[in-house]
Amino acid sequence: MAEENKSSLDALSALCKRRGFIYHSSEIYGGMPGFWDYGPLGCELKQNVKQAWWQFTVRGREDVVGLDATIIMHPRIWKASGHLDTFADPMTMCKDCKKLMRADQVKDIYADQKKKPQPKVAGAEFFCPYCGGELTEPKPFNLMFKTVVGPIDDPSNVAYLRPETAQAIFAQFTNVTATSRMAVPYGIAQMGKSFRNEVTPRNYTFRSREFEQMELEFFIRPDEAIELQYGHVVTLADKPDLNGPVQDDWGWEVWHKYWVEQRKKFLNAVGLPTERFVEYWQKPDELAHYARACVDIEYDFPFGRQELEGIAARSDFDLTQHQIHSKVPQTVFDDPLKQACKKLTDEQKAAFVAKTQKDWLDRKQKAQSAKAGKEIVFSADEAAAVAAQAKAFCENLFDGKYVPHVIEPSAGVDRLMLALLCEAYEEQALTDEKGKADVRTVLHFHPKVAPVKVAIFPLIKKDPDQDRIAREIFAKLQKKVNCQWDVSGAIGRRYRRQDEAGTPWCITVDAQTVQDGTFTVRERDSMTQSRMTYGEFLAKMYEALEF
RNA sequence: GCGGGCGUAGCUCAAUGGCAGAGCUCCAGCCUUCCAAGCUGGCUACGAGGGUUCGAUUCCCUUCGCCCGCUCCA
Repeated sequence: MAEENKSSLDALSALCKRRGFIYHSSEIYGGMPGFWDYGPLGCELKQNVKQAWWQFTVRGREDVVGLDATIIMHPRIWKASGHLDTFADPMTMCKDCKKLMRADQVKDIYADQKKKPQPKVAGAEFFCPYCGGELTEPKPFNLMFKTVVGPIDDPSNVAYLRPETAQAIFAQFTNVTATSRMAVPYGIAQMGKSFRNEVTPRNYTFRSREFEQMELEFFIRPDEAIELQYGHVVTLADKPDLNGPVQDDWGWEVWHKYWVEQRKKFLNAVGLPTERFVEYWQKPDELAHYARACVDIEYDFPFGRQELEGIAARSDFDLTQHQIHSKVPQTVFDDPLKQACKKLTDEQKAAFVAKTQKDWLDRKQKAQSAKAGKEIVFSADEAAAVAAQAKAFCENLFDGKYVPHVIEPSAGVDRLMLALLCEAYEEQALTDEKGKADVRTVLHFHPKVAPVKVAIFPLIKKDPDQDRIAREIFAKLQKKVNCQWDVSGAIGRRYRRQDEAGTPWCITVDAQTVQDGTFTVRERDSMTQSRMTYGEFLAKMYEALEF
């Protein structure tokens, strides 16, 4: 099974090269590991995937706007986001077993081991947790690509290529809020390149060093604000209708689940059926410290089940970090909230503060306990600090001010493309009327993402009428969708060529077309043919392309 | 970075210390051509460098690259 899967990825990557979907970057110079180029068909596929995402996430909604930020940004952004610290892991390697690991995790790995190896060098404190061997000096390995901005190559001019697009959205949050006529809850979406200096790029295009992301930061009110305004917060226990319009009294849990469902709808719409991916809810001890929940949508790639996209509930962590580091308030003003709070008595407010203080303390202790794997109780000082934070937060809320929380659906364009290619790829065993066996290689792309929508052929290229009429159809369709023209070889060969490109329809102009204008439309998946007029074909095509 | 495997045409594979071949693909043309299978012609390769040798794709050395493995989460 693993062998079969491996060979199917080999066959797929061979097809991708042969037909011009994916090439190795800089191939004539030997290639660059972890970098891939998209050829003529690949770049069309990519455009279509991105366009579908943008339509579904931004243009098709009234509560999401777009952003297109630079790849190089102020380096302090990465300090605030934590990437400068957490992405700069000191790495060490065992001189004996050659295992590579993070130096700061050596003790944890050792603690997790059932068989605890003894250090091979007597008395050594820093040794390989797997075999006891000697470890190399830890060397910092920063996953961010460094560059220099300006004419002087000096440490003060160091900048980084962004490791994710999300931070630009946070960094421009106040500008977008001020200029877009949007109010929380609303989202900012961005597509673009990101860069990570991966230790080991592998699995074809799956883990690349330069890749493209499609990210949405959907900003929501904190649950406490909803509680104050509506007297309740809708949670999943209330079984809200996630397919209908969004509701003002949804809490973060509902928004998070809502976006999980939206992402699944999108994947369905571009050709990944629900049964082909799995939804993995991260367990409390797997969550990043700031995350309240995170769902991975995973796909069974030939090399194993791997993450396609993630939908994280990140609380107010990111905006708060930028507020601290930039000293620019990231709060929004929510007038309905302020008006609602005006009606509260001092006793009601005090009770709300007390309740919030208790909730925060419970939640933080629970989160840390889950991480540590044992019951953690805060000291009196720690508890007092949490209480003070909660009180300040509540007082801001009473003034209608808060830092929005965020739900982050984050997808990889290249990963989705790879999944769509794997999903679409099929080698069909056929038998013709004469009983001869034949293999047809076909990419069953959804028409929305298919790089070429229609191919047009004159049945007999020497026939001037057929050639002329076919060219007229080609010219007309070219103004609407991506088309191909092919007169080379026998008609069956032309069909098979289009099958490998994943073209959903082929139009063949024959002698009858010259008489009555109808032509043969051949369907990629069923290989069936039917005669229709140009108008009938257009209607059929548009129906399949519509979202 | 370390270990293992592999480098001959776009792909799959030959052969050889003395002119590097085939099949498929691709391109041009022929054939009144609706599912790759006819005919003619064409393009394209010994990863790179050095050594031994009259002569190296072949033998030796070095180097480069690719694939797989080392808890990187788009």
